[in-house]
Order: sequence, then structure tokens, then C-alpha cells
Amino acid sequence: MSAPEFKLYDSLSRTVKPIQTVEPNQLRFYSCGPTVYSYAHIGNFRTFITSDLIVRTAQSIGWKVTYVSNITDVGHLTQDDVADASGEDKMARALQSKEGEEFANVWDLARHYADAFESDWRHLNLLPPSVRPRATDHMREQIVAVQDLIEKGHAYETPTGVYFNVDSFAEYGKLSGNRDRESLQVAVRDVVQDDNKKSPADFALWKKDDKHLMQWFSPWGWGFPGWHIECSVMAQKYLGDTIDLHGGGEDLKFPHHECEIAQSEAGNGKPFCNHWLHVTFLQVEGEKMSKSKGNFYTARDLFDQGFGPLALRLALISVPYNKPHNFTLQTLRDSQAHIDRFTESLDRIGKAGFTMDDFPDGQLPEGPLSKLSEIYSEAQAAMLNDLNTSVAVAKALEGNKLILRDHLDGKTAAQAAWFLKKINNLLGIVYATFADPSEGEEFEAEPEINGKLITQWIVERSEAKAAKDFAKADQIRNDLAVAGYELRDSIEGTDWKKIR
RNA sequence: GGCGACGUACCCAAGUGGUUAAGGGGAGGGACUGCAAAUCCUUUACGCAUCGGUUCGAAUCCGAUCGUCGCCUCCA
Repeated sequence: MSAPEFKLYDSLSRTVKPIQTVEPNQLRFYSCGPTVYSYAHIGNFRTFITSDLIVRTAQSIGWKVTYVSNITDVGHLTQDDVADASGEDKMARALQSKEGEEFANVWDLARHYADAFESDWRHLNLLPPSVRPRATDHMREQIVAVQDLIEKGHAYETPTGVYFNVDSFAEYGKLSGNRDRESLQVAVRDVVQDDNKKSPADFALWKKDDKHLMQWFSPWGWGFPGWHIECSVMAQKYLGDTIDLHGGGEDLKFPHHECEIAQSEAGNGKPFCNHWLHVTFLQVEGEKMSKSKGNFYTARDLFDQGFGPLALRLALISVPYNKPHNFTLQTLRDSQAHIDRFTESLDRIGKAGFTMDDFPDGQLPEGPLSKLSEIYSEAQAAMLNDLNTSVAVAKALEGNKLILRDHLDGKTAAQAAWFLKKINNLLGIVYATFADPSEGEEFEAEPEINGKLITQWIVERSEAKAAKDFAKADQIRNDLAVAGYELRDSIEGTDWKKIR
């Protein structure tokens, strides 16, 4: 039996091809993280969940994964045509905004949003990265890398900073297709207009600015690093000169990743990365989501509306990462219903007295649930084929349907648990693994409606039913529904559930 | 201007040359229920934007046309 292939679209070669790791069964993966100047929105998480699914899929075929996902906590320019680097940067702007007033300085602001980000990350069942480096913790390495590029003739100093000489790297533009140097000057982020630059397309490696809110001392005086150098440096530090896979949002393809390639390959003469992944931007309710329009949801916005993190996660992966995805609240409601059905299965397994570990991996289910093994394999195969999450999710639901159909006696309950655990390891949509219950979602106290606890109402309704007073029983049920709680009758009694 | 994606049922969506076009939502019918809800069973595309072409055979390949959208600027 040949080793399974993990096929993924590669933005550089523009083909779907198997990931070829430098070391067999060992994936070195760098995924660009957020700049922490605000709460992360659901579009950010489409990208991070995609990275998470890559790690899970690779692990499912036995690969070891070194997964680096950084946090950018240095502000970078918002207006790249500002001649001097004293123009606003993202984090400084955030500090001056209404939300920013509560922070003493940019460092506090960065810490707050980074903590919030990591909390959202756990709630969304995202695997912890092997390393989560921060740009500010790697200032020395960045400065050394810039010096190195100067020594090798790929960078030069001007009165405003240090720039990468694009003409010294013939391959510049190979990822994005932006080969035309002249047209770059109008459309390039992080390009500073400076008459001393050798080419308008040259981008900043270091910006001189002794007024900047975050500044460090360098051989070129006080200032701060260019945006792209941090990723080149941290990728090399934690993953080596040549990495197997590098990913991020589609906006990062150019200039960010293009510049990373130039810096890294010019610096050490080795291929920087063998496989590039870019996640297509999310649409919301049929429209482009953007911060400037203000029509975006943060993850916590939706949690506050009562949607579970797993429902959000499922909604975000219901369409493959490289296809346009119009996120709607309807999709989110559908997803919540699916999650609730997984929860239903877990409850039944629990009631049958089983845990997730009662069926030894390595054995295959038999009897009424014997198809679960095949269904899992199909889900895994879909993921190995360029992360076809639509099919993988369909398989997960198909398996869950079989489970809900079964009476779950001892043997099948254990098999059902096996399937749900395998699916959760692959897709992370069945149950929460990382969220600390004490954090965020507080345990809900039993609700009180019209002065009585809900269980008291349930008892009263049962008594009314026993006395054939159905008008009263229905009245109670209606009142609770208006208050937002749904009743579920079963042989064991009546349960209640919050309506979303 | 450069690069790219998509057009499949009421809605989301799979499908990458070959049996009856996955799956989900919604809607209809049924079981259960005092009636509901939840759950289960069941029905729901003779057709895949349009027009040509290649082929024994195409939603799937090629060409043209129409339409929608994204990135390149803040943003993953």
C-alpha cells in the first residue's frame, strides 16, 4: 500500500499537487497570523480554520507537523504613499479610536487583542500551534536579517529607511504575477515614496522614525521594521531555510508573500517555500466584508448572539477554502442545527454509559454501524483532496444520521463514539477540545421565568397533563417558548433547551 | 490595467468523461404525541447559464457569448 498523498492547490505553480515535504512524514508549515489591533473577525478565522484543517488532515495520515502561526504586534503603515514614516500606523490609529481609549499605550492594546485572539482561537477548536511567535520578540533577528541583505547587496539605506532592491532579485513577481515594475508603484502596500529609492517598487525593510509609538534602536537609528521581514525571519528560525507549506489570506499573496520570498531567497540562496496556500476572502450576506465598510462580524459578536463556536466553525468550512463563500446567518443557523445533532448523539452515548475512548482505535466497527469506518475514510479522502470540506462535512452528517438512527446499545454506542472522535480529530466540529469552560461561556444558571424556575414549570405542566388539563399544559409551554425556551418530551421526562 | 474565481433544484452545495446528478436546509406526506416540539421514515433536478464543437458517451474537455464576484487599497 502506497503512502497517502495530501493534494493541495499551490498558488505558485497554479496547480493542485501533492505536498512534497523535505523530510518524509514531517510537515513544516507557516501560517500568517493577524495584526492584533482589533478583535479578529470571521474572515480572519476562515483562514485560520483552513490552516487548522491542514494540520488535522496531515496528522490523520500520521504526519508530524511543526505548525507556526505568528502574531503581528507591530503597527505598520496604513498609508503607504506617506513620504515620511511618521504617518499613522494601524495600532496607533486603533489606540486613538473609541475602543482604544481604555488602553494606556499600544503595548497594552496589542496584549489585550492578542489575548482575545487566543481565546477565540481555543473556542473555535483550533489546535494550538507548535510555536506562536510575536514580531516584537524577534527584533534582533529582524535587524540582523536586514544587515545581512545590505551586505549581500540586496538592500540599501536612504535618509528614510532601508529598502529591498527589487531589481537585485530576478524572480520578484513569480508568485503574484506582478512582473511590471512600473505599475507596482501605484498599487503596492508598504511601499514608501522616496526619491532616493532606486526603484519605485522597492519595499521597506526598516523605517527610520524616532517618533513612532513602537521603536527600537538599530544600526540605522531609532525606528521599526518593515512588515514583511518578520515572517521571513520567524519562518527561518522555527522551520529552517526551506519550508514545506506557507499560507495566509489571498490578500497576502502580494505584496507580503512576494516580499518574503525575495528577502528569504536573496538572503540565503535557497528555495524559501515549496507550496503556497491562499484562502479566498469571505463574503457576508452577499457583500464584501471590510473594516472600512464596518459590515463585518467578529467571532465574539456571533457568540454573543447565542451561536456556538462550533456552529461558526462548521458554517465557515461548509464551502472549500478556495471557493467564494457567501456567509449568511441562515448558513449559521443550519450549522447550529447540525452541531446540535452531534450533541444529541454525544448525549445518547453518555446516557448509554460510554465515553469517547471505549472503542479501541485500530478495530473496525461491525454490525449496524459497520459503515462508519467507510464513511470516515471517505471524509478523510475528501480532505486529502485539496481540503474538500463540503464532502467531508456531508460524510460527517451522514455518519451522524446512522448513529441517531441506531438504538445505541452497548456495542454500537462505543462504535458511535469512535466515529465521532475520529471525525472531531479530522474536522473539529463535534465537540470542544480546547476551550476552558471557566473562560468566556459561563455556565448558565437554571432560568427563571415569570417568577418560577423552569423545572417548577415543567413539574406543573406534567401535573396538568396528568389531570388532562391540556389548556393549562399548553399555556405553560407557550409561555416558556415566548421566554425563549423549548420543551422536549420523551419517555424519560421533559427536557428544556434555549431557543436560538 | 494585472491576476483569479464562479454560474447545478425554492436556498446552500458536491460532482474533474461512463450505472438511477452526493449531502444539508426548506417544503409536502407518514410514524411518535392529548396536540406539538425533538427524533425517525419518506417525497422533492429527464436536467447542470446560453450556443456551438470534440467523443461511442460531457454538468464534467475545447471555443464563443451572457452574467455574478474576488484580490491587487484598509483587510485573512
